[in-house]
Amino acid sequence: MQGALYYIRYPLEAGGLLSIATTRPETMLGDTAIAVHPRDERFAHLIGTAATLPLLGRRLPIVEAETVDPAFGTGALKVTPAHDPVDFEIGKAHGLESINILNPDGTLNANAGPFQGLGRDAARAAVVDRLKAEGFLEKIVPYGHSVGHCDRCDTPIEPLLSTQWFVRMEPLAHAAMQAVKDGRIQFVPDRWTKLYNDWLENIRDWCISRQLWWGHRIPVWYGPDGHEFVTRSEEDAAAAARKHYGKAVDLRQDEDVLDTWFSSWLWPFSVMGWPDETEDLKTFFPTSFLLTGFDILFFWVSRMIMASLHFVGDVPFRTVYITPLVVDDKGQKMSKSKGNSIDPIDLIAEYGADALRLAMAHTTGKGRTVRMPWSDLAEGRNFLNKLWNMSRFVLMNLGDERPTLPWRIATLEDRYILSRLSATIKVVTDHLEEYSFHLAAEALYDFTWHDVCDWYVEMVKPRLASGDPAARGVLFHVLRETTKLLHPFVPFITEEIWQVLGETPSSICIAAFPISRPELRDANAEAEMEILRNVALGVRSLRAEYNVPANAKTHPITRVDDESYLPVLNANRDFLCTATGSETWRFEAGTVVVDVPQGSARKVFVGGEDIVPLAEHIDVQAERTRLQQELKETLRELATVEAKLANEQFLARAPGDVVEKERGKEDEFRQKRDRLQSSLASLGA
RNA sequence: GGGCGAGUAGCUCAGUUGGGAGAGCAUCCGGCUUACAUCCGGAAGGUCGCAGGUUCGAGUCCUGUCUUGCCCA
Repeated sequence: MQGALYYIRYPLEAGGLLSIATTRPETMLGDTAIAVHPRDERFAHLIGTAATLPLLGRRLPIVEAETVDPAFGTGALKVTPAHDPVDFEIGKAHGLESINILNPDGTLNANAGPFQGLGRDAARAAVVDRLKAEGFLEKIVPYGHSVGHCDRCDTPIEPLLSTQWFVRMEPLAHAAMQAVKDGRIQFVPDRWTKLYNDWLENIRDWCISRQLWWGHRIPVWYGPDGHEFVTRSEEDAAAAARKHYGKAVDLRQDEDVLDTWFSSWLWPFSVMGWPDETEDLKTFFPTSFLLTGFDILFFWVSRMIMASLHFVGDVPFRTVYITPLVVDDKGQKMSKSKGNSIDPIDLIAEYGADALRLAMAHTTGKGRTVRMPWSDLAEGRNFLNKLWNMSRFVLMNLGDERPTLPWRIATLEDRYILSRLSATIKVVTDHLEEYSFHLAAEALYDFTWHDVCDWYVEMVKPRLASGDPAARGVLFHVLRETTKLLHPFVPFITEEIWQVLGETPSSICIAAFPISRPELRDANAEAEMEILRNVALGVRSLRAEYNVPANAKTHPITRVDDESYLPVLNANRDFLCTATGSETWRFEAGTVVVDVPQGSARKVFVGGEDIVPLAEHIDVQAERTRLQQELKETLRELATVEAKLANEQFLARAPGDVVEKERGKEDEFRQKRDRLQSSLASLGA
């Protein structure tokens, strides 16, 4: 805020003038003292003496206060206890009078003497004019300051001394801290515990008076002489007053209302029927889990804990999960008064409720604040489209049939997908149990899109076309289990799918969450699938690199190091051909392929290599460059590993399995190097 | 002034006791292949803010520093 510093001269009783700077010159009318820092040598001799307030002539004692900043203005502070919180504290410490110069409407009152009735701005101008005229104004300098402004109307806030009701917090805070200390309540992530404790240790009494138009009136009644009756009801107050005065009197209820949080802190038990000992209260208090944002950790969470401990004698919940806060694109907290908030309804209209929920789940790992995850929303929407289409595909193939999982799981793709499903259930369950929602969501996204849709569904298509019942059984099982796993993240679409499937129970929300079946884990199937995938990726990659037209058929040769992979490759020849636009495919095991056609491109992968005859597409020079590039990279990787293994310190100190892993890598890279070199040789390099 | 976060691919961010840098989007190339163009296939892109330290080994631990955000005073 751009404002000004006004330097006002205060005449000292001992003679001379003391200059003091202020941003609000009109408040001098309420001054009752001058304060200086106790160790400020410039003013040490003045402590205990007094000055005279210009214009009004009030006597101002000069006192000392630690809170005075010697570097601000002239180093001396005018003390206005009724209109500044810091000054109020100084006034309390020195028993100063608090002189309120403001009416509730912001105009000056009788204490302002000749300036009575003026508004703030007019008063400032008038006071400055008079000071100037009488020689008390030294100078005015421009000054940027941070006076508080009203959130709603941007008016500068004028502190005003008034009487308010407070709740003494210390005993409540102590119990609340204890509940976290002894583990009855746990914060997730744990770092919030410290903030919670810091706040409670420095707790201040809670002002519960609010000057608002509506709300619960504060339960305080005043007698004709101002005597206070704090009771539960107006009748109780009347009875208390009769007893006090010995006769019935007119009572006046305090006009202020309670802070909204004063009812909110009762929420955990008041909604259960408290103070009656209801069944709900017995059943649902305390509850296990609270999910909330850190911005109300003090306002609400800690107060719910205090109120529950005080009124019911137990904690309201066991685990408090603190989510990150979604902020706007500039990193600023959203608020209605700032106008930068986003209406979730609009997001739902554009992306759908499930996409919004999934996007939010996906953001929860991202620190304390997270920007509005726009790309996650689109990603979520696309994912749901994918899920929906996958379900359509399954239903299209099932018709009215709802097959069971076959007893014997024979094919690679079935073994693979059931193994991955089982692994995914475990991973998702583990992540959910430790509140890593984003990791659970990511694991499910990858499994559904890549494992199920990209590979399993594509591989199983021929068997579906030929009516294989085992394929239908596995496919249906995978869809049903995946749907249940996804339900917490995308409840609406999964319920819809559930209904279309006609599954029991009648709603997916009461279906049991999937349980991982370790007996379906199949490391061999996953390893074989990895090889198969590498074989396909190699050919796809070469086709793209050499711009082979989409409709042109390739005739790859694949060599694998380990002949035990040959049966799998032969069994999946048709799939590999479909997946890569190939017509024939030869598989070999061993170290070298003898009859490589002229003009073949090669792709080396872990465990083997693809050789694709591309005579009409190949550019020998380009292929040589590409292979040399890859060789260079492989040699670099090999050198790193070899250096590691040559390091005696590494061999001596690293754990055995790590060393073994490095040896395996060394082996891999050497084989890859050899293959690349022989490929280059075969190009006639 | 105190406390707590964040700085990793163009963007938004993952990366769980330290052990071969990842995703989505955007970009580039090629495809309407009978569930899906909100899609499919391929590619390119990073001295993990900076400087030290611990360690056989640091995006990951420690110290300092810069930038930025929030809370408290």
